Amino acid sequence: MTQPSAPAKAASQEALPRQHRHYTIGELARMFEVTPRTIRFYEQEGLLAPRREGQKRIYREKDRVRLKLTLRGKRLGFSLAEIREVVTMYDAMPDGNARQLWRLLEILADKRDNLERQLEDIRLMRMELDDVDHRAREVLRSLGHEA
Amino acid sequence: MTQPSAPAKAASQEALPRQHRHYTIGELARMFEVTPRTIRFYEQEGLLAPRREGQKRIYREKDRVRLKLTLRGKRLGFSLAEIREVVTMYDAMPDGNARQLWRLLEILADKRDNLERQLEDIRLMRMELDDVDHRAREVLRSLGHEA
DNA sequence: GACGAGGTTTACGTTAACGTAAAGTGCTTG
DNA sequence: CAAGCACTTTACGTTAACGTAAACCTCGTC
Repeated sequence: MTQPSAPAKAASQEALPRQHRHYTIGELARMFEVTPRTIRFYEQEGLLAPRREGQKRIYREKDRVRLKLTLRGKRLGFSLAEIREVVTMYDAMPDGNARQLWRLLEILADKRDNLERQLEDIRLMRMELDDVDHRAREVLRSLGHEA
Repeated sequence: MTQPSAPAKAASQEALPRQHRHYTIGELARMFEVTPRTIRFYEQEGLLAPRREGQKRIYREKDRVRLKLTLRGKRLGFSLAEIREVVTMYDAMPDGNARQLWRLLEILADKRDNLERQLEDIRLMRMELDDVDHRAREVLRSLGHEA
């Protein structure tokens, strides 16, 4: 996802740091502030599939993106199973049969509904937090402390 | 929270269904689509503290609100411990000492930061879901199915 | 008075998502 | 070549948030 689909500026200078191409597990772990164990676990759960160079895992740009998406999903409360459901189907898309694709669309609609409900939940919880905040500050003022 | 602080229309007819006053555990469970076990567990974790009438638990309006807030927090990925941290401090507010109140303000700011990040996460994930959706529909069209 | 529908406690079971420890491999550096 | 560092596999441990089962009250009612 989010990969540029067409080389818009093919004639540019290419002076950019040029995507590192690949990362070790430790590098990725530091980038995202997780442990290597977590990354290996995600692989075991079918969310990542790095190349091997001998024994060692080699992660490429695509893997990094997948990890990023996975962690974002987690922050939003999705389970690894749910995340895998979308991520793997996405990869199976090009050769996917129609039934699979329709299923994918269903899942996507589902997730989006989920997000919409979360937006509403956030809105409500914000109001409540603000409310508690105001009350706390008032009590503090009544105690003589300036907030 | 969300309790009306002043009786704006004190002279009204009071013809409303008049807050049920109390609920059984089964009623609450059905209202929020959880099991009684869940509600008892939340009590055990210090999130609820219903009255007892003999052996039976009696939940009042306040308890219902707390349960609602708790479940909302859960949907947003907060742990029961985090939720308790806010909810119980809120109750301890009136007689709370200054240090506790400042601590509460800290926690609130923390939660709000959390929510802001979630908003951004939702925005990004929405875009990605839309992206995948579009691609899937294109593949479907290329297969001759009208989406 | 048997019974079913609700409630209760106690306690062990389960799942997800890792943590942690042990033991081994491979490189490069003093 | 010993030491250290980063990686590997295997496997058991842990925590949160309940599920599930057993065994028990206590009503209203048939």
